[in-house]
Amino acid sequence: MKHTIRRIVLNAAQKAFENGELPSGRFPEMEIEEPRHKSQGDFSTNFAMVSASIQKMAPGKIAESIVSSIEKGSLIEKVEIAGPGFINFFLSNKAWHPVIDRILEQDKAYGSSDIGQNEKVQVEFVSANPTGPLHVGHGRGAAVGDSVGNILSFAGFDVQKEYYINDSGRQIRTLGTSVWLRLLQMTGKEIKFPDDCYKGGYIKDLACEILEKEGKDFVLGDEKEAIEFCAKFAAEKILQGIKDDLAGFGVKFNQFFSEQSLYDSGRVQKAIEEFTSKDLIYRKDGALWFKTKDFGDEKNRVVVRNNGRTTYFASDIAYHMEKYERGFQKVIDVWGADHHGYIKRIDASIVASGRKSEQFEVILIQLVNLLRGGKPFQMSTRAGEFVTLKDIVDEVGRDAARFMFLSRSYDSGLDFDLELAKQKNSQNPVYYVQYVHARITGILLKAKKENIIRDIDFNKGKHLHLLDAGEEIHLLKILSTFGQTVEKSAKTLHPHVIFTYLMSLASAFHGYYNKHKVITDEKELTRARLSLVLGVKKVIRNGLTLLGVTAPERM
RNA sequence: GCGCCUGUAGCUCAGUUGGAUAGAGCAACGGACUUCUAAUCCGUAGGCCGCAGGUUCGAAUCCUGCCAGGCGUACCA
Repeated sequence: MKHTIRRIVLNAAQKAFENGELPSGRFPEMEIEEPRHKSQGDFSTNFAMVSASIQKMAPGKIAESIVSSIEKGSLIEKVEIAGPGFINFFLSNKAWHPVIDRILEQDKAYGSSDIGQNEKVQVEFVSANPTGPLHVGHGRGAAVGDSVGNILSFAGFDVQKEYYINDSGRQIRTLGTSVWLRLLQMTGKEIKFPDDCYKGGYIKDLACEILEKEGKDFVLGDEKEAIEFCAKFAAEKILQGIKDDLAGFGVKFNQFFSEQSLYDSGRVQKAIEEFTSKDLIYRKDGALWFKTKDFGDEKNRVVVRNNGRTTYFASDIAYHMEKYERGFQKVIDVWGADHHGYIKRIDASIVASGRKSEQFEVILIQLVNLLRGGKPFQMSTRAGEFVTLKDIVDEVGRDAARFMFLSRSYDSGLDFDLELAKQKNSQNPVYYVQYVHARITGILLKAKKENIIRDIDFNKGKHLHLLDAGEEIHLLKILSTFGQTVEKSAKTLHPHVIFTYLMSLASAFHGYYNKHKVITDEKELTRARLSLVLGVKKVIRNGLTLLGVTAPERM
């Protein structure tokens, strides 16, 4: 619709130039926007204002000549000049009707686009260390990453979702030690459990499992080997648990990528050699340093410590190089906000390896504050016990949890109230939107039962011109903007834009529902309204799908 | 000290690559179920858009400087 308006304005400007009303044939970029107030029309352009300096005319005068040159088609009811030179377009009702046919025809594809041009994009998210179960923060990251992936793919990108497993290094060794020590305690040894070991109850469970499987003699074996065994066993077990929790949360990855594999294949070593030969890595105080400062970082960073061990930064460099080698034009990492200091150095390594900074983007997720009934929900990190993602999904349900995580911009901290997320009323936005889908399903079932329509998925909306109530036109307008909403969400990488859209569509529908009956004695009007609500149903479903939330037939 | 994020109604937050008169939910108050699901709707009230400058036809939005809060500033992960 916006494109149509733009074309009309440009045609009018060209015509005005040709008959001498405008001195210049140069037309600058204009905005076509949807004004807040109805009195300002359906669309508005600032063309006259941005042309003032080129035409050397007052905006009002330019607007006048444009308006007089506009070819009035059947879509436009009237055109007005207002304020400092806005040209306002008022569309006739029938301009909005075709959107219904488009929705019914495109169905699950309605709202999709090809702005991504099939560009290969990777979204890496969660990537929690396999040293413990996923917690609330991971949940927000999972919801955002998964949803961003869905949205990008709907917008025409070729998306791959990946989870990076930190299965090498100190944390895994610590994990092994933690399990080993618990195991020793279970066999009666008096041991002071160190502070820097993992204390969660799941460690004891794992120790128990090993004891059961391997028998008591296990503790008599070589300690180093035993700890390694514990580490491997625990990491695999925990990772499987993480995968299960993610599946329960409706998140599916295309690939799990192992950090250890970067060492095994020599990719890390290769990266270090490459940058050393480019003089970007140097030795100082017995350690190897990467010159990230040359690329905008505050200081240079260590890749190999003076004890010979690599830092996580080393494998992260190799990992990101490897990503681009796999053909991704763009790489998006979803991180917790506490890692933001890490962005510059990764970006530096990417630029150093010859990629553009624009090919790398980090989505920083701000903290989640867990509440219960408005009160902060204390979790004792001291004891290593915390509220897991699974706890939350079990308590409030997957849909409510995902919707809550995506309800706000990830740039802001999020208050997640468990009681509120459980409530089945207007306080809880997920039901507000899902209820629309269920209500419409009810209407369609009734229509089918009463033989008004034979098949719920009838193809063509008929008699659409009968849709002329204010609430109906309002709904049609919202339906017609779904595509641009998805585009905006894809461009800004912000899923909550979809959330906000769904809330306003749901609100418009509930208002309509309460004022008008869909199934009436007038057969043709009923058919028209049925196709309208079927359109709403499909758009609600498409939007919810992007957020990973189900669209129930009944509630 | 430096870096990132945030500051909009009593609370939680939206606010379209700068647009005209600032938006929603909750909470408060008053209404609407013999109906296709009241998990809903309608109405009322509520604002120095943190503060101060700047950029221009025009600023909640962009720039600068302050103020407040969160997070980060390791040869940790």
